[in-house]
Amino acid sequence: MTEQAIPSPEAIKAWARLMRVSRHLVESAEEALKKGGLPPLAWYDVLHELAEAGEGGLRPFQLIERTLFAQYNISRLLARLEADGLVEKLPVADDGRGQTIRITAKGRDTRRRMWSVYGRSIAELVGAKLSADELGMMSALLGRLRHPPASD
Amino acid sequence: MTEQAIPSPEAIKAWARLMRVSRHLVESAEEALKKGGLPPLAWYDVLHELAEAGEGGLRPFQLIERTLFAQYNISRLLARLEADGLVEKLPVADDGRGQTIRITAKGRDTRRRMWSVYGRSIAELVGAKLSADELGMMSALLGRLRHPPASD
DNA sequence: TCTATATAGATGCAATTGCATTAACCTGGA
DNA sequence: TCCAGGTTAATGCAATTGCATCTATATAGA
Repeated sequence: MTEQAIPSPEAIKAWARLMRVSRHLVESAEEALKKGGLPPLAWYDVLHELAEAGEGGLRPFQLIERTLFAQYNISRLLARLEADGLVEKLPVADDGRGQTIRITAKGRDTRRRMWSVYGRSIAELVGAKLSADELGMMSALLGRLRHPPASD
Repeated sequence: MTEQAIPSPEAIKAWARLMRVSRHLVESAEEALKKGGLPPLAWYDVLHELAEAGEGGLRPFQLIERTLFAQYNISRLLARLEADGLVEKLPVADDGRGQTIRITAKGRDTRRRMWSVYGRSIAELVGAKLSADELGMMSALLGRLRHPPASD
């Protein structure tokens, strides 16, 4: 468990599983959304953050911090969301460079409809496979892999 | 733990962690490779499978099964690998449509150099964070999330 | 005040991905 | 033998991503 240049067989196996399973789960969820005629997961992530932020909205750089998307990615994603009327861009009083992104009613509705599909995927793909205790164990173990062993 | 349309809080948390952590880990590993002037992870996956397959090589559709890449993705990835001289495409005796992909000496060398960086990432990002027992537990839990609760 | 540097966000361009379709070949049954 | 349907792999085109850069504004210090 000390710093090694060569990973242990256990580490390799855990890594490989993590890679495969996470890719598979993402694909499954993405597929379910597509089949429901809904936007991709990335949109959900952003709409979710904005919905939680409420009327105050969020600055793009805050979304970057929260979602792990690259700056240019957020910039373009927001442009698409705005084009679809799911978010609106407001000028910021004390910073002429910036903007505040706020979710619209349509955006909230879209998020809700996405959740009805996405949530079901989570329930089926994960909730139905492990007990609450096992899920807790899993979360705890994954939590130890975060870079800044941060919050949440 | 039964089939639910609405996921439990435990399921949601485990899912969220899995998404965030796996994305973070992939990015870290990808970044390490890039910093080492090496090709992306996807190339490693394919080179690894081909190296394991040995002289007999693999058909593209076998790579698809093993790696979870989409068909068109493999097709183009192999074209790039071939252009770089890392693999070679051989006609198949009893199937005129197909080809066998075989890793070249240069391909093996590239794979080795990638592993020296990738393996270190795995050791640091995962191996150094959890004990062997914890890694085993993690693998076991992840294993239960695979769609066909298949092998390895 | 003026300048240098930092930060927020957008964008041109190349590479990659996704989707749908296509071309080539195989297989089984009439 | 011939044809219908399936399988293997490639590809045209649109959308997205990645990279580097750019514009605009803010901030700190001379």
